[in-house]
Amino acid sequence: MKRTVQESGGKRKAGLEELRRRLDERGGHMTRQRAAVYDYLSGVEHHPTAEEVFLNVKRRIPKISLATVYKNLEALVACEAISKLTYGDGSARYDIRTDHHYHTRCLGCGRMWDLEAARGKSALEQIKPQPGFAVSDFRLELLGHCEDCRG
Amino acid sequence: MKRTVQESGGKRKAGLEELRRRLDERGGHMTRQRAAVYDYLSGVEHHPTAEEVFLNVKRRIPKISLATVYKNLEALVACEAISKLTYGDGSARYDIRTDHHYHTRCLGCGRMWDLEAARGKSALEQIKPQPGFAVSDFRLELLGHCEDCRG
DNA sequence: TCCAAAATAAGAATTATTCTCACCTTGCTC
DNA sequence: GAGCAAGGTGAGAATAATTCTTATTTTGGA
Repeated sequence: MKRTVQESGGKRKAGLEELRRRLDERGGHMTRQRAAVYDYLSGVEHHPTAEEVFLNVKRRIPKISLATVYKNLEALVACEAISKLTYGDGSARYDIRTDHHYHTRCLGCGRMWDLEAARGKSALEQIKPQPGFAVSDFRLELLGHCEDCRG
Repeated sequence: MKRTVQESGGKRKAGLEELRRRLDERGGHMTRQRAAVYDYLSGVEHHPTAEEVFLNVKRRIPKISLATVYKNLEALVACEAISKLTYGDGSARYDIRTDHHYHTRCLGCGRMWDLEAARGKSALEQIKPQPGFAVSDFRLELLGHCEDCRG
């Protein structure tokens, strides 16, 4: 499992200590399973589905159940340690980053990547909604085909 | 059931004749059920779920089955007579418009509205993905609170 | 009218996700 | 470090949205 650290700009991923603090705030506990889920997400560069997280964490904790993975992902989202990506077809994906950014999604293989928010923010701010509507957030996805799927 | 016609700009909804032509092209047939599904979508201003379409079409064709509604929605999407909106949480929604446009979604009441593509297109085209990724489409949602939900 | 391809109804099956509940851990407090 | 209450876990059942299956019916052209 490759462990690459993301670089440059924005609030990125927090360490386990920070995670524990956040869990504490909401009366949550740190468990082996929870740490493993968080750790797996910290170590991958794409945005896996719950199933993928389950299969990978299972290698470390063979008896972990899928429901536990789901509940931990939910808990991590609740304490803002990770974020849930619900656009896209099929299943939700989870992202270690909680800073504001957008995604590219390959229509061939379904994989998703990060798109730097900086690249889109000013462009998006030019877009005005109907009168009376107060925009608080943007969701943006670029769809297309990745290098591997273009052949 | 209110039947309002959308106005101004872009390729909007096609009539039943146009629909028949499009179905023909792909070897599809026009059926009473298919026409009813299309007709229902043409007559509403929001973007209903398959369930909503089913319940409403059922009033005209009591014996229609939910699977038929799903298959018809799929067929209509395939011949580009309608489009499927899969962002958002929960179930997919269907939209009579197939021209390229975006949506605003109220976080208070969940309703969705159209956002003119013209307002976003040039802004979005400034956004560049990672090298090697060929963008074929954008999906954009503005999240916030509508006039009614701001009180 | 005849026919092959396509569509339908009904319900079973699948997929992603959440719930249930008996038992086990965590993180205090003493 | 033992005791305890709140929270977490695992296994499987339950649910929700969607798709598949199959026998029967419709459609649109020859």
